[in-house]
Amino acid sequence: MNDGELDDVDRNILYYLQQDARRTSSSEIAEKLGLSASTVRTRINKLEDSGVIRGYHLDIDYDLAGYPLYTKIICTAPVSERDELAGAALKIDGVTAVREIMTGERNVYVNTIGRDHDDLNRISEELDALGLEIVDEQIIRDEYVCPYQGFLDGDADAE
Amino acid sequence: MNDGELDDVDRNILYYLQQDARRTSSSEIAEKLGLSASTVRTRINKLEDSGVIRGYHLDIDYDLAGYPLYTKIICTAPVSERDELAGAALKIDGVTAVREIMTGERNVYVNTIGRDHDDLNRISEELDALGLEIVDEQIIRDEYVCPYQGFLDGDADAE
DNA sequence: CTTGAAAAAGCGTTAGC
DNA sequence: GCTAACGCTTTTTCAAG
Repeated sequence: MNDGELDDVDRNILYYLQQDARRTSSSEIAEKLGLSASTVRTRINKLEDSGVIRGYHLDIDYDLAGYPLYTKIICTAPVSERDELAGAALKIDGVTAVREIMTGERNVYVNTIGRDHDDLNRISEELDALGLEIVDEQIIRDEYVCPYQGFLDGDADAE
Repeated sequence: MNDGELDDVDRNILYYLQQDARRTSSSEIAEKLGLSASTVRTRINKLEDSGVIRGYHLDIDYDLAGYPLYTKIICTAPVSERDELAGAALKIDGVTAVREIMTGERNVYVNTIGRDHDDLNRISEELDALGLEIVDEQIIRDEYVCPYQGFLDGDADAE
């Protein structure tokens, strides 16, 4: 699909988009990198087409949004069914992310949001009904998602 | 800051922005909800100001981007230092997310990306140096981040 | 919350270095 | 691969109802 290698310009573009993917325009990035807007636009399109950029999403404060209960449910799935079960879990209302772990008993992590304990109980039941054995359930106190990745540091071509 | 309650219009806006936060314009959402573009823009501004929308971020395929090693490092921190240590961990190159758990021994989860094992080793060492005791380290096989949350289902005002 | 205008900024394409 | 310029489309901002 592409040569698979990102150069400094690509990394810088990812860096700036990571900061504010909605309001940062191509021309704005171009100005900061000392390139033309066309170039940046072409690069972004390539990053999207090649699949490096999978999408642009919201970072929501679920607490303020009315879903104050944020948990991580740790499950066990047979390796043979792990992929399938993980996919099914993602479709449950209130599930925000699913991660599959390579090895071990705790091999599926499910992140959830809820308005109250009824929501959480329902999610637990649905996971159980799917065949995911719940090993542990933890209430998340706080979550920091990094809008900045060091590897994508932005000063290669930058002034 | 606000009354804290989101109505159906707000939830619909969040839903549509969640799909494609960069390319979905206010007018596009307005059309789908049968409202004017101005109204939608005002709502979005309010959601940003009130903090419900914390930001707009990229969903990057780190594998394609050249960082094929994706891990979850589970740590223990004394409750009194947990906040501080979690904040410090977020600044390490390669750390993409940090989650604080309310209770238990495994109370800080650190997600990381890396090009090779040297990156991972360095991150582990830096976490250790901070004072975070590493309890477990797991290689993530696959991650699904949900671009759609059931609670934010979009058909209240929609046609 | 809506409308409607002007102003501004975006994008894709083209041609050329 | 980058730049620059064209034209087109879209968004934004502002006023007013």
